[in-house]
Order: sequence, then C-alpha cells, then structure tokens
Amino acid sequence: MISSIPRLSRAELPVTTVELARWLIGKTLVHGSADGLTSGRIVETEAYVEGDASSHAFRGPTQRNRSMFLRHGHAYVYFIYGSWYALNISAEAVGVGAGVLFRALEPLEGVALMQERRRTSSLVDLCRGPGRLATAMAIDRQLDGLDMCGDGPLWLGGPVSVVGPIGESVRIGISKEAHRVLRFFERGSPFVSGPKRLLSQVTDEGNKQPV
DNA sequence: TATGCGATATTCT
DNA sequence: GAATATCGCATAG
Repeated sequence: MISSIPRLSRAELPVTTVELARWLIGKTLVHGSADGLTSGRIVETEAYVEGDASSHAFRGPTQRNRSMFLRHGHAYVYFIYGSWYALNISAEAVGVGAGVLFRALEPLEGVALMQERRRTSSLVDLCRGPGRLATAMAIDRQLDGLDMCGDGPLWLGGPVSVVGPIGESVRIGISKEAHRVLRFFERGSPFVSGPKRLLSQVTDEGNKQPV
C-alpha cells in the first residue's frame, strides 16, 4: 500500500521546539512497515524545550537520549514504564537537546492493521496516548535516530483536512516544570488524550472553517 | 465520569 | 535503588 499523502521536507519545519509542536497539529504521521502502511492525523503534541528539567535531554546526551541532539526532523524513540514506546521528533539544531512528543493521532490509513496491533476494535482509543500511538504504528527502537525528513519508512506528511482551533495546556504525567504550557491539541477532536479539564484553553483560532 | 493503583524494564544516580 | 513524557482495570460517586 502506498500513501497518497505528500512528504514534508525539512525546510518546511519551524526550527524552534514550541513552534514545531504547534505547527505539527493537523499534519500527518506515516509509517510504512513490513506488514503494511499506517498513517494518522496529528492531533496532540508536547514540547520538551532546551533547559527543561522534565526533558530527557536536560542532563546532556546519553546513550538513550542522543537522538534528541540530532538536527531537527529525526526520530527519538524511548521505552517507558516497562511496556511502551513513545515517539518524539528532534526539534532544534545539531547539538541542542530538544524534541516534540507525539501524543495522539486521528487514524487515517491502515486502520484494520492498527486495530490488530492494539487488539481493540475501537477507533478513538487506537492512537489516543503516546504508548498506544507507538503500538498502533509499530514504532520501536529500530526507528530511533531515523531521519523523518528523508526517504525512510517513517515520515511526516502534509495536512489532509482543515485544522481546527488549537488548544494548549500543561503537559501530562510530569513532575518537574509541570506548570509550563507546552502541550498542544486540536480542540474538539475526540482523538485527543488526557483529562477533560485540560481541554478548555484556545490559543489559536487558526484556519477555522465551518465543518 | 473521575480517581486510584499495579504492572513492567530500562535508564540513570 | 529510585524514578518513570503510560495504560488498563477496579472502585467509588
């Protein structure tokens, strides 16, 4: 299966972490794996900026986090809570440790395959949360360090529909610098994770259009 | 609907 | 040895 979604080039990505996190909402994530192609529309992200104590990159490069220090547009995949993978994209210049965590997708292509991998028939819970997203898209450490702006199997695609207003909130599941407003999501999307009390703020009316 | 908690293994201290 | 950028189930309201 070949995706009809066009690849985004590195030149199109904003080069600051926060701008990238906001800009990614409404774009797409595509993975062509051995057992099939899956894709989804990005509806929720979090920014992990330079100097942020909650970022894995805070204490400098290590074996695990080194992909965060690559030029913007590279995948950082890590294993967490003994069970899950999570996908980030490096966000700044070489040597700067920063990234954007992909938290939720609206499933587009390869829905049946994602349902099989997640062992659920639900559509809204398929990619709702970073661990679920990685499971549904078959993302693991093999993809760590991959250039998502090259011609590899994991890449960013352009928007497939109009982006709704973008909301913002504090990030989920962290204890350090927990007050910082660095989470972005498409307001009103049923595919966004997290508690409902975090869904109220709007920062950008964006390209709002009648539905 | 909302909150609480155990499972799980890798990473860093 | 402690902490963890989570999930899914259990229980209470």
